[in-house]
Amino acid sequence: MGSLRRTHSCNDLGTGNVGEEVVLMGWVLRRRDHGGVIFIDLRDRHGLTQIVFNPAIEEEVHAKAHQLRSEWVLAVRGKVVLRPGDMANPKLATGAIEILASELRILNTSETPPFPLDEEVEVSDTLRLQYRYLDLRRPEMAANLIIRHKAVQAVRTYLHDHGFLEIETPMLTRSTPEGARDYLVPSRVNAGKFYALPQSPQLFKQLLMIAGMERYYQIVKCFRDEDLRADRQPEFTQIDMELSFVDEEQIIKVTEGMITSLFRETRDLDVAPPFKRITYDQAIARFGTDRPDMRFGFEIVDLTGIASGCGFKVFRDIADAGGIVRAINANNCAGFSRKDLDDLTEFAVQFGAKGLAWVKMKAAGEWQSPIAKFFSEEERAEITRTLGATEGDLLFFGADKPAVVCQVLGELRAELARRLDLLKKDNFNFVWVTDFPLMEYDEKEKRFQALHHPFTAPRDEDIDSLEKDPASVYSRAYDLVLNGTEIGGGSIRIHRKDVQLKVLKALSIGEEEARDKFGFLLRALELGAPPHGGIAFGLDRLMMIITGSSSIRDVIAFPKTQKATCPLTEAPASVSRKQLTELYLRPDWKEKE
RNA sequence: GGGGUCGUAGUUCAGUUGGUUAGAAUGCCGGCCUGUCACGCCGGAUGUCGCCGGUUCGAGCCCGGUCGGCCCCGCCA
Repeated sequence: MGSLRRTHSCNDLGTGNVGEEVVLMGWVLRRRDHGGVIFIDLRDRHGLTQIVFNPAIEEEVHAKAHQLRSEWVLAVRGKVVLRPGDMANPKLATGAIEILASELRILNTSETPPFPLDEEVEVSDTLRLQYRYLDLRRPEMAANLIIRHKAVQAVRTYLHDHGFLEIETPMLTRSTPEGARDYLVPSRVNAGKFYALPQSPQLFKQLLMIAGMERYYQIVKCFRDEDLRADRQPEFTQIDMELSFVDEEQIIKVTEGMITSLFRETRDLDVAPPFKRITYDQAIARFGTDRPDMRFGFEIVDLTGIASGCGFKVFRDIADAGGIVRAINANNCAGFSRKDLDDLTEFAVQFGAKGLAWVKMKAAGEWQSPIAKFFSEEERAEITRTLGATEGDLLFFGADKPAVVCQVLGELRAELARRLDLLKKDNFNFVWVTDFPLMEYDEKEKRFQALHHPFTAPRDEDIDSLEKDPASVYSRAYDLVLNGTEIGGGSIRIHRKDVQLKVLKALSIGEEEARDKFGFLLRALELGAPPHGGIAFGLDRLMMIITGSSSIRDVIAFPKTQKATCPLTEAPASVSRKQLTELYLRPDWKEKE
């Protein structure tokens, strides 16, 4: 840089700076060489400033500017001048002025970038990730990282102001049963033993409460070795919190405040707490999912009572055999084509539906439908009335086991909303989902599984039911859902050893296994554990929604591909035999030639 | 583990029924150009059609396999 030192960013000069001599540093975004005068759009993290090289002012500097190319790194000294005549560019924050260059220092040259940084061309994900450092130079990507920083700052400030301590917990910890697949780290000093990377700091934050820290938080990486999705990465970040001597209401209140502060600092929006609430049972009944998107209607309506005894054998048999029949009314969708309906049927089938019955509402309550003929006039009228259907509506039916019907209709209403463009990105619709069941029966494993995790407290009045009727026990858990995405979840925890053992027993984890896997927690519960509870938010998903991104990758600096690889570093990679030997690992697969 | 979709110039894409020398835009290189802002004009260079195999007189195109990207199901307490 020689003696040059940056005086301003490329976004902060305006008419008020005219006449000042400044030094800017940044990258060449575009070059417009007129043979005589040369214009350079200089870009840094903050914005763009136009630099002018005029041969009549500094001939030598102008000659040097002639060789500039995309993404060369420059230091430019010059005078801020008003753009002449009507040459101001209203599209630029700095468009009223330009820098008349008197000195140009080329800090580095660059090869032609593998993809353009100055256009809105969709570049393939592999290439973007392989050259992520170039991808992140693009203003939209930089903006995402900047807004993520603001979010994290807002959270830290808010939690500090509310008495929380930021405390780190180990990354090398032990594998615990249940939950997602662990990432394992072999121990060199302990032959044949493994650490696991944390799926969350759950047990440590509870131990910090037992340690008397009272209010803890951490913005922390978590690891789950499961398949990836547009909103799922194997390593992701949680805003993790835990509080002592509180109930659900206090946790909800403090986190609503945190989310409010976060939206104010990032988007300057008031999300207006308190947020809506819905019970788990209501969410499933009305929306078919425990993370309802309530930005639109199409609510699910139960028809099992009508179906039982109706003329349509398929519905009747399912209703009489303990299944359910439910439907949604897609208002004003009777114009859907045969192909639309075929596509939606195919969509429903992938969630386990055996088909998708539909009815197009014609004038005077008349049905146009392949199944119309199976119903009596009275039955049709009753269904029409129950669904509030009028001319131009389109009805969809689900008839199957409850879980299948709920999922199919839940996904279907979301798909309808996508097709009808009802999902406005700037409409932030929060809802707390409460009163979850503590556990549900796993048909494959033939045992109960915790819906949240095994440390979630059951409701006091349900503790006695743990042994005889585990399925009827409700928990003290709560999830925060934003636009159909679960962005946070937590619970009041168990702080009594006898209750913890009962819950573990109901989950078919006997005392011996419990002692082996969570002995340290059980012991801690014997030594003055205070009542406590907490919550964790998925920062990446939250940022995805706040920035309107379609993938979690767009709010993570160095994300992984769907096969969990990193095209930039080419991780994961092979290691030497020596490294494996040191770790007491002996691969039994054949090395590829 | 399963379903879908994509892979052609540096980039984004087109490529007909299998038929001569694989195109467009943009970028890149050179020239001209003193007020552009996606500058303009003239000229030029640029291909492992992801990879392997098959069918065929002939394959970017058809078939089989494989690798990779993305989306989804399962999975994600």
